[in-house]
Amino acid sequence: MLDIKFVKKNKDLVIQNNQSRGVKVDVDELLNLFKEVSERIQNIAGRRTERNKHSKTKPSPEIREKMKLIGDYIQEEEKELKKIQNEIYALLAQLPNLNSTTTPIGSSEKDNQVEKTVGQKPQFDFQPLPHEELAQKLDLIDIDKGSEISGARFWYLKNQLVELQWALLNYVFGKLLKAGFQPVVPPNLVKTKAMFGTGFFPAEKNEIYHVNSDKDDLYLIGTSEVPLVSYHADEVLNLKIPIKYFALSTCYRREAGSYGKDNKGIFRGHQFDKIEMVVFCQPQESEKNHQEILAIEEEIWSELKIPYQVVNICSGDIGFQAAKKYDLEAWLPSQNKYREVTSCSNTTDFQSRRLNIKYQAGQKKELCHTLNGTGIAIGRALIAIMENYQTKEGSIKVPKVLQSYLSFKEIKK
RNA sequence: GGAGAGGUGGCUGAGCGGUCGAAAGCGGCACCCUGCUAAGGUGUUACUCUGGUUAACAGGGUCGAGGGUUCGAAUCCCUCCCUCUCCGCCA
Repeated sequence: MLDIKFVKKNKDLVIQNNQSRGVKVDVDELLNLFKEVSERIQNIAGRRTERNKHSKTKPSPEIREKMKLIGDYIQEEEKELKKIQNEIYALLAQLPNLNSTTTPIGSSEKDNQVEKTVGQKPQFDFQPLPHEELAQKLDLIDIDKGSEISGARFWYLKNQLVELQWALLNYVFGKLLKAGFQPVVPPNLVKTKAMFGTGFFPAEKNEIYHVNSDKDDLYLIGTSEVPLVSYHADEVLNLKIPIKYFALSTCYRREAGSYGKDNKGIFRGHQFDKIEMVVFCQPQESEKNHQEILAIEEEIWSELKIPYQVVNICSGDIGFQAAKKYDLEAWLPSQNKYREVTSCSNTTDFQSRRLNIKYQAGQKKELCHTLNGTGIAIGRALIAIMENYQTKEGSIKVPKVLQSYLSFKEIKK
């Protein structure tokens, strides 16, 4: 959420920002409504001042009569005021966060900026297989059964691939603990407030599963960022030291509008497991914390020895709530491409304004900044490992950094 | 699912028709003092909206949310949400 006062003072910037993100909101309409509201508020406040004067004492019957009329008038006016304020809120809620000064401006994925490329691509003296074929041969994934039981984009992971999942989780868990993140197990179903507060509503409502909607009004999280950030809603935090959490959760996504995209294997599914990091900090520290989160992600992929590139996501591709976002894209030999495996965002005060998360700044209370980043997204990490560590014989080697968590060093028939 | 109790500032908690944006304590902030530490003293400290120069200041609103009664509501009534306790059920 943007501050309406900011919008008022920086109209052109906001309009420009909307354009850069492909968002259409009538900012003029918004500001016109805001002006009208200001006038109405002043009018009502004047009447109330009058009434309050008399309410401090025990008024005479004549004055009571007069005050009653004022009361009725105020009531009518406030109904109208409320209506307009709701319209303002609805418009304001559609405004995306402002681009950071270092966010590339662009309309789509193709304008994302590769900041650096790390690691050596594996050289194969054979045709590398896509992960779904490797998995098929080694009995690691059952996609047919997934779609039979749950539908398209669901699957079963099996055998050593599951063991590899636990190894990855343990590895990342240890690393994040060491980095000062507190482990959390959050709820995976949340109310509207959490979805709206973290910026997934209204923009991405179509992406979210609404469960048992006639009875419970709960939503399945698409990332544990939602319950983790919402955790401190309506609180005043002590942020002398940033507050850092991480959580493993299953993530649920409808993937509406991605029909036909990434249909093979487990690259894109309705359900996957992910460790997510979340940081609450003072505004002046958010850039630094963003870099730190990115550094952790890089460290993980460096240690896995999988080639990756760091991408600074452009305005048209950044999503609704982020001011700045980096993705890590890992090399997938079968696709001959780098593909997204992590994502970390600085959402500045966009979420904290909606969720009313403040910190004690001297005598004052100010909105904090929130950040989030992928610790490890299991599905895609497994894909990257399978493809980069495959052998001519069709087996998969285990990355060294994971070997101590496992009883085997290679997945083979 | 049945029966109760309750939701007040950053926290604990008093208030139960006007003198209440709200006692007290804790915490926060500033300053002082003590050789260090532990402690102590003084002051200050809710949020939000509108106007105003992101000021001073003026005014409005806010005691879970929404509605109602009243000249006037934290306080009375209704609806909803949430929390807690007991019973039942399940793990």
